[in-house]
Amino acid sequence: MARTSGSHAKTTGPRIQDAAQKLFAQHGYAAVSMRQIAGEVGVQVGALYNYTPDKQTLLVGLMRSHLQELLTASEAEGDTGDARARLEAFARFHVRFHRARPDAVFIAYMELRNLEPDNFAEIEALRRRYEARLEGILKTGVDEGVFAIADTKVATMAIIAMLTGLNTWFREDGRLSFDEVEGLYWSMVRNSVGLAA
Amino acid sequence: MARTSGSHAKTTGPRIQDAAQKLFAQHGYAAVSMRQIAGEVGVQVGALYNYTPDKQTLLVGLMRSHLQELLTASEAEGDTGDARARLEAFARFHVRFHRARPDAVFIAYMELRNLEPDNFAEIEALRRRYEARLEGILKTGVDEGVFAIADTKVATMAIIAMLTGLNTWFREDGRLSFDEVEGLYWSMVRNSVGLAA
DNA sequence: TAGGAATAAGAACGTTTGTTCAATTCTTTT
DNA sequence: AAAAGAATTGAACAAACGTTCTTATTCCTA
Repeated sequence: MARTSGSHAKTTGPRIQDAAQKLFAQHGYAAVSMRQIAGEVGVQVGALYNYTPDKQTLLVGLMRSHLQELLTASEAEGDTGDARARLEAFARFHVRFHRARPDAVFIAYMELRNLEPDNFAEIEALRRRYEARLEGILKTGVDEGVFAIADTKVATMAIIAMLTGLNTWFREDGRLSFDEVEGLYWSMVRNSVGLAA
Repeated sequence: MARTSGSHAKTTGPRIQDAAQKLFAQHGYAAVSMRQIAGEVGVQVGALYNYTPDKQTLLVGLMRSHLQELLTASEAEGDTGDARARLEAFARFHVRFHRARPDAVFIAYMELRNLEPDNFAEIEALRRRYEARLEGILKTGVDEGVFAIADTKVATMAIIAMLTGLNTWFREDGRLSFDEVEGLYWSMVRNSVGLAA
């Protein structure tokens, strides 16, 4: 007996992506089988190949759409205000955006080594475009004379690592609310570039 | 023909660990096969099982010895000086220690999800002991009234993420020497806790 | 220098892997 | 109501997986 529960073309595609994202984040790309993904969706393994040519494409698709979304959302924030205001906006945006997508963030940072060279280059380019946005803000602040930063490239990497690291420990039911933590992280970023409270 | 090149019990064990460390860091635990490890060592796959009961034990062993080494080395640094001096010592020690072992660091952070529950608990406990050392320093600084930190737990996680992130981008043949970068990172840590230059 | 222990080889095991494909069923259009 | 197209099943494929085991070789001790 084939097709026990009907056809769901409109929903199966996204459900496969959701399942893959969840499982890749939980166990890692290499440790997840196509059959596990199919099982999570409630479908047989063969059906997956109506939606992706192979497993690697599934991974790249997740990473690309995450980073493009990040970039688009970041650019939509606009570049208004002075350097301090823009840095605060960037920091708060970054932690909020990442908090809302822990699985996608995790995959985008952890599965780079499982990408084939061409795919790796594409994803890395997107990431660098995002990092360049922060560096632009830092340069502005240095030019304005309000940031005390010896090297904007190093500061960019340090700040992004600090902010992204939040995802590794924050829990919604923890001691602090997210708004509190967001404020604390902004304080540390502010301090780190030499701004006064 | 068995044993083409003699027996090397004294060296094979460590060579297996080295190969596993290198390959796990490069491709991920799940993506590396026992045959790949054997190939790297120059031995057949069956020989591996004279040195480890299974693949998981190989992983746990690498993580445990890395974290124990980290903890031992950190404790050996001693707790002399005021809070500022201790923080500087911690920051500089952290980046130097991590720089020297990029593969071990990578594995210890990325392969946690591939650990079976008991192993995970053991490794996590070691990591927390290390984090507690930094938090102790931050608490001291707050008590002494020299650090401007609203929450020492959050600051601990933020600082460690920032420092460890250095490993993701630093290259020995890059624009800056390691000593320069170490100094820059210390500056940012110093700033982030509200210390003046 | 003999003999037991240690070490490695190489084949074999039962599973599981990613992917393909014909057959079947459902949905949509006419 | 029938035909066309889309979606899914379920079986099949070769290759690769972790692990075990027997056999062969070398090392170390007495």
